[in-house]
Amino acid sequence: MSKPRSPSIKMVADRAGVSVATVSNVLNGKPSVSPDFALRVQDAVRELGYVVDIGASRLRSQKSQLAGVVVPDLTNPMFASFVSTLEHLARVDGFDLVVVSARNNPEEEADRLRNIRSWRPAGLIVIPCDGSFAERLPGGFSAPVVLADRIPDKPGFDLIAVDNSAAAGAIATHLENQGYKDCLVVGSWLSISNVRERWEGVRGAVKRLGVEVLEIGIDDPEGADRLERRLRGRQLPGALFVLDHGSSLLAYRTMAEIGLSAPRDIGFASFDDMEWMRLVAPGITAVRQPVEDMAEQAWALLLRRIRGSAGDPVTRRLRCAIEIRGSTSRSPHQEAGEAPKGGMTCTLQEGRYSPD
Amino acid sequence: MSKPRSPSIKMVADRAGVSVATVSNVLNGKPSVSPDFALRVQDAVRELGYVVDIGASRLRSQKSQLAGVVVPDLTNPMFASFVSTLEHLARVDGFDLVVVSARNNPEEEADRLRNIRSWRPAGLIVIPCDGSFAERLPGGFSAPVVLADRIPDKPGFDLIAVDNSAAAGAIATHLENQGYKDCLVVGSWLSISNVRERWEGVRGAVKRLGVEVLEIGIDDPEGADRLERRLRGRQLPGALFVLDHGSSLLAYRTMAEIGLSAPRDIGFASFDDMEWMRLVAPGITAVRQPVEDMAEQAWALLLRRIRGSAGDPVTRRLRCAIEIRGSTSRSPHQEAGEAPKGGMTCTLQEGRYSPD
DNA sequence: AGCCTACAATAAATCGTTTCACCAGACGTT
DNA sequence: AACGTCTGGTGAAACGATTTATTGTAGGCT
Repeated sequence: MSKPRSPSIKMVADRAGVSVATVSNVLNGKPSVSPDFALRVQDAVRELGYVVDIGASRLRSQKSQLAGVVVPDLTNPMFASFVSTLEHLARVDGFDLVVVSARNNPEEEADRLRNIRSWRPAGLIVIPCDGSFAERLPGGFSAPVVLADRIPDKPGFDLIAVDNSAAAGAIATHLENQGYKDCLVVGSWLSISNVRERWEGVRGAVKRLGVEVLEIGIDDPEGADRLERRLRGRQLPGALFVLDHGSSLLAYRTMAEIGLSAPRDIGFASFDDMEWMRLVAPGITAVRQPVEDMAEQAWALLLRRIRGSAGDPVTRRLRCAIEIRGSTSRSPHQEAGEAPKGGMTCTLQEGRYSPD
Repeated sequence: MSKPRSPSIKMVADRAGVSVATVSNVLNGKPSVSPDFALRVQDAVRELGYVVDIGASRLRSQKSQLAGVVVPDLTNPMFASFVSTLEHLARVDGFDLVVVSARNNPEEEADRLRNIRSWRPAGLIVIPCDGSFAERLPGGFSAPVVLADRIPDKPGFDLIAVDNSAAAGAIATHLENQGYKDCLVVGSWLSISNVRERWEGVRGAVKRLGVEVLEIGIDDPEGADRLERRLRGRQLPGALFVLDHGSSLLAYRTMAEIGLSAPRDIGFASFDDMEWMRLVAPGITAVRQPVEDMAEQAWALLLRRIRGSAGDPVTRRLRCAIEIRGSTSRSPHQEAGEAPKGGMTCTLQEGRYSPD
C-alpha cells in the first residue's frame, strides 16, 4: 500500500474533462471561462476535496502569500497577543504566517532568520532580541522587513513602536507628584532599546526625584540576587519602577519574599500592564501599551511595502496610556489594601502628562 | 529595475562550475562527492548567500518538513507556552511550524484547517475548539493528526491530555478536608471535554461536599452576569472552584468587585496555575498542568507517526500537580493575607490524592 | 591489452502549479 | 466568399529543487 497523495490539479482536470489550464483559470477567477465549464470544474474540486498546493503555486507565480514573524519570546503575553492580532489581520488579506520565537537568544534569532528565508516569505515582521539585529539579518534578503517594539542600533528600517520615553516619564512624574523622594528603576538590559528609552524617559522627566538604575538581565539568577540584596539594604528606595514585564514578575515576587508590600513599604510601578496587575490588591500602577494597534500598523505597513510602495523607511510611535492604581498611592485611604477598584486611566496628551 | 530574486541552485552551480545535481548532493550531504568539489560548492553558496527554496524542495522530494499547529487561542498563556515548546522541539528535528489560532471559534477553526492543507504539512497538532472537531477535519486529509488537551466526541485520534478528572477530584477532596460544606463549580462550557471531565472528577470524588455547577461561556457578558448574581445571592457557597483559565480571571475579578476576599469570605481554587496566582496574597490554590510535557509528548508522537509508525490511536494522560495555597485555607494563621510563601506542592500518586 | 568494477559527475525527468502563445470556431463586416 | 476580430479553450514551457539513469574515467585484475 502506497501513501495516498493529495489530489492534484491534473486529477481535477481529468475528472472534469478539461485541461489543467482551465482548472487553474477557474480557481483563480480568471475571466473568459464559460459558466458550464466553471461549474464542472467546481464539482470536480468538491468531489475530490482538492485544495491548491500553495508551494507549487508560489513557485510558478513567484507571488508569495506568506509572511514571517519573529518574536523574542512567545510566552510573553504581550508578544503573544501581538502575534495573535497579526495572524488575524494577515488571514483577512489572504496571507499565512510562519511564526518563530527566538527565545530571547540572539543566536537563535539569527538561525531563525536564516531558516525563514527558505520559505521565501513576501515580508517579515520582527521584534528584535536586541539592538544588533541589523547584523543578523541575512545579507541579500530582498523581502521588506518591518520592525516592531524595539529599535535597532543601525537605522534604515521601517519601525512601529510605542512612545516609551513619554510614558516612562509620565510614571516618573506621577511618582514625583505623589511625593516620593527617590526611585529605583529596574530593567532587564539597557541594550534593549525600549528599556533604554524608558530609562532615559525617566531621567529626562524629573528633577527632584532621585533616580538610580539596576540591570538584572533575563532569567539571570545573579541579577535576581543583585535586586534582592538592593531591596534588603538599609537604604530602601521610596519607589520601584520596573521597565519590562519579565522584570516586573521577578521584582514583585522578590518584594513578597522579603515581606515588602506596596504601597505600604515601597511604591511600585511597572511598564507593561498585565492582567494580574489589576487583580492583586492594591492594583499596580502600570503603562498600558497599545499592542493591538501596534500589530495593526505593522501589518498595514508591511502590506504596503509588499504591494510595492517605495520610499524612505517610516518610523511611527504610538501613544501609551497609564493606569494609576493603588501601588503608588501615598494617600492613606488606599493603604488598607482594599479591593482593586479599577484605578484611574490617563491618556497621555501630546506626549505630556498632566499632574495628578 | 526588476525585483532581485533570491539566488537559485542554478546560479550556485554556475558559479561553482558544476552541475545543479552536484550542488544538491553537497547540500544534502550525499556521499560520493569529492572534497574539492564540495568545497567549491560551499564557497559559492556562501558568496551568493544561497538558501534552499524549501517549497521547491518539498515539491520534488514529496517530503514535507512542516507541521501545522492549531490552537483555540494564542493569548491564553497555557497555549502560548505549548506552542513555544513545540516550536523549539520541532526545530531540533528540522521541522518548521505554521501556527494558527482559531480564536475560540469553531468556524474559524474549520477555515484554518482547510487552509492549512494547502501547505501540505507532514502532520498536524491540534487543540480543538470543541468536541465536534472530527466533523471539521477536511475529508481525505492524509497527514497524521495528534490532538492535545481536549478530547473529540468521536474517538479514533491520537491524543495527549492531562488527567483532568483526578486533578479536579483532588482539589474537591482538599476542599472537603478543609471543612467546606458546599462548592460552586464554574466553567466556560461543559461541551469542552476537559471542562466536562473536571466537573465529573469533582462529582465523583466527594460525597459530603455539596456541589453545583455553573456554565458561563467564553467572553459572554451574560454568563458573567449570572456568576455575579449567584455570588451576590443570599446563599453564598463555601467555596468556588473554577475549571479553566479564562473563567478564573473573570471569577477572581468579580469577587474583588463584589468585595469578597478569599479565603475570608469564600474559598477559591482554580484549574490552570498561572503566574499571578502565586503573586496575589494569599496565593490561589490551583492545579498545575504539565504543559511542556504535553507538548513534548505530542511532538514525539506526531514525529513517530510522520516517520511511518502505524498502529491504533494512542491516548496518553499526564498527571497534574496541585498547588495548595492560602486561598483555600481555613486555618486562621493564613487568613491575615501574609506574603505568599509558595504554598505546598502535591504530586498526585496513582491518580489519588492523599488527604491534607 | 582487454575486461570488469567502482566512483564522480551530469543530463534529464519530475513534482504541481501558472502563464504564455496559440488555435479553432463563431460572428460581423464589407 | 473572403477577411478580420473576438471568445473560450488548450499544449507546453517555465518555476527551483531532487532523483534516476547514464556517462566517462580511473584503477585493479587476469
